[in-house]
Amino acid sequence: MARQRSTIRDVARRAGVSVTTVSHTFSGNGVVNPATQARVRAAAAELGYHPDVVASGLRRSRLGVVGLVLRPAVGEHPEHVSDVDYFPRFAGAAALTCLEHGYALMLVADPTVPGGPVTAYACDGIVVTDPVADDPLVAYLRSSRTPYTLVGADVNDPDDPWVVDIATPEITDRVLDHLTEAGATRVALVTGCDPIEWNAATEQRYRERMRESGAPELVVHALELGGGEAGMQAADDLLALPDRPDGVYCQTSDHARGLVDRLLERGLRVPDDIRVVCGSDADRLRATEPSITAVDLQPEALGRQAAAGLLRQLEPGLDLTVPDPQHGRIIERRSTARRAV
Amino acid sequence: MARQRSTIRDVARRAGVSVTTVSHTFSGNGVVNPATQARVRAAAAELGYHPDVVASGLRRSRLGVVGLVLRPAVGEHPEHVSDVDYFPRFAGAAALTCLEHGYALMLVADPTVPGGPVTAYACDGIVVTDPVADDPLVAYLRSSRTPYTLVGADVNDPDDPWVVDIATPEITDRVLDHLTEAGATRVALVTGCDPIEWNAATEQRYRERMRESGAPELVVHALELGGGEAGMQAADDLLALPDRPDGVYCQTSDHARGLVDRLLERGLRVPDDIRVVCGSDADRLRATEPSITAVDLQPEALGRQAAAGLLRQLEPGLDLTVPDPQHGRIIERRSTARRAV
DNA sequence: CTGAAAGCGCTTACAG
DNA sequence: CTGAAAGCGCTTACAG
Repeated sequence: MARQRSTIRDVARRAGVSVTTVSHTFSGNGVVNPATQARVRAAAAELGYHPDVVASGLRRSRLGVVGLVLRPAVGEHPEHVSDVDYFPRFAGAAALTCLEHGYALMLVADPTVPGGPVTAYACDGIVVTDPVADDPLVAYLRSSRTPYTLVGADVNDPDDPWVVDIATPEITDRVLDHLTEAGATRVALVTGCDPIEWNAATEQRYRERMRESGAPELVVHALELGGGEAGMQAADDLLALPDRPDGVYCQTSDHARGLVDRLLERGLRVPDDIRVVCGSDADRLRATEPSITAVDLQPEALGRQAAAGLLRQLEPGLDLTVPDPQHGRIIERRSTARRAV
Repeated sequence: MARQRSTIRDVARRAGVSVTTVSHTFSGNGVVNPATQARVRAAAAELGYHPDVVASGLRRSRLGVVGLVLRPAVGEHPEHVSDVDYFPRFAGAAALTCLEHGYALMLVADPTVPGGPVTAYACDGIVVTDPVADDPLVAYLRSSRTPYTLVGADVNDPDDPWVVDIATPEITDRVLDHLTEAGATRVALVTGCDPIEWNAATEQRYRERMRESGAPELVVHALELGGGEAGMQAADDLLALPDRPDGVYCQTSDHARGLVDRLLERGLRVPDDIRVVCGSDADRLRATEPSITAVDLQPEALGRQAAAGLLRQLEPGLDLTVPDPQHGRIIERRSTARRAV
């Protein structure tokens, strides 16, 4: 936009100096006589000049922009991201952290999708949430030496130094304990299919816990993109088990909503017959009946952490303190309420 | 980043063609023999080449990026934006709408702030929420013929064609009716100081309503940046009135929280002595005691509308349907609960 | 302290 | 259908 504007040459001509001097005046590089600077700034003001960050970005290979890639499903199917949920809140908080330090945050499509937009490659650094196993984007970022932070680890590379911890095992423990306290004795897990830490580590910890307590491991996988339908299917799968569960940990809110709806349809009572906890809080869990207990994943805190981690790499001098997230507070609702006396 | 990458020249050399041919192959402009294209793509793949959007953006004056400016306080004091509130949700939803159509959304600082980053000028178009009276940014956008949408009108230019309606008078009516139904007979307004439509139109409608019903007009202005402190001050101001109100419409959540806390401190009961409605829902209104009734401003719906309005200008052919917001649903909480029987 | 000049990687008339 | 060349607006050694 606004490229029909005046340029550094116009300012130079008007101020009677070279473009070098104008450039130095605005960039703070080099040394310029204060009187000359004043002339330059006056000329610029008269012309309504401002530096073109795109041109400067091209020249300096630095744009002042942090990229955010939402993965895995989101990059390819943004229409499936529901509004009031995790991603917008994460993105908004990350963006504000960047703004506070003079950076813009850009939400970009996954650039490794063939034929898609490659705007991401223009960014000074990238935040990825959540990386998939052997993520091609992460491989690219590393090989090109682009600064990055990951929210949740690549499951095949848990030791990456730039991972923001999402505390999946701890959260899983907390959910399972909560279900037990609510009266559940046979707890099933409904997890997703995306190969991300959140899914993999949850299932792993769930299985460990079941084994420890000698309980059966009841795991159903549901496609993230399947939405409520997939949740309904999961409900049918669970009810078809020989030993029906009386508690379910369902990770995504789409699935949880469909699952509960289906359980009710099939004549079961929630929470009396089956208690349900959703792993990611969302608006749709609050409003309908019964409301569904959920984990507050603290997207804002994670977004701030991820942005801060990246800004620290981009500008080592930066003084950045962001609050630690209180991982996985459980918000209790009807779906795990104890029977009234 | 990644500017130590291979360029269009490397690809041209390797494929044995000119850079023009490579450019045409990737941009879809011009006509290139399919066999040649295949050679070019093969060479590009071997080199890991991808077009540089910054260079292309400079040349074509088009970056594929929509800017979002949060105003007025946010641009200058981003640290004052609370996490779980309006802006992140608005921004996240707008961003996803852009992504769905091949654009990136960039959250940028207000470029009219002297000495600040001017990244905003690099965008193909700008969403502004919320413009202030005689907004210099809007003036700039117009004069430079940059596409834009405004969320809430410039109060001195209500007929701008690119405004997303925020339905302030309707919402004000709904809140005042709700307070009356909750038993309030003398309702005060605590509004902000930023010269934005939300403040101005709320106060205007409030005064009209009070005049219609012959009630006194009790208006207190509190600084947006004052936060909870300013809300406490507002409480003191209200209690100092000769005819103490028994209902308060307080627009921002910071103010509302401080206001209620102070009322309790001073020995009043909420809702029994004073009913309170907040004009913008936020996390902090839910958790503490008493929880505070609030207006759900539907930031996600507004964000989608604003982005869609801009994308339609950028690409007139685009098929964009976004849901109309259900402006201003009231979320009832303790602070307006009717006395138990 | 100031300026002339090369070049960042791409696009786009224009000529063939 | 293909290529040589100018130029988008800036930055940065380098020479003065």
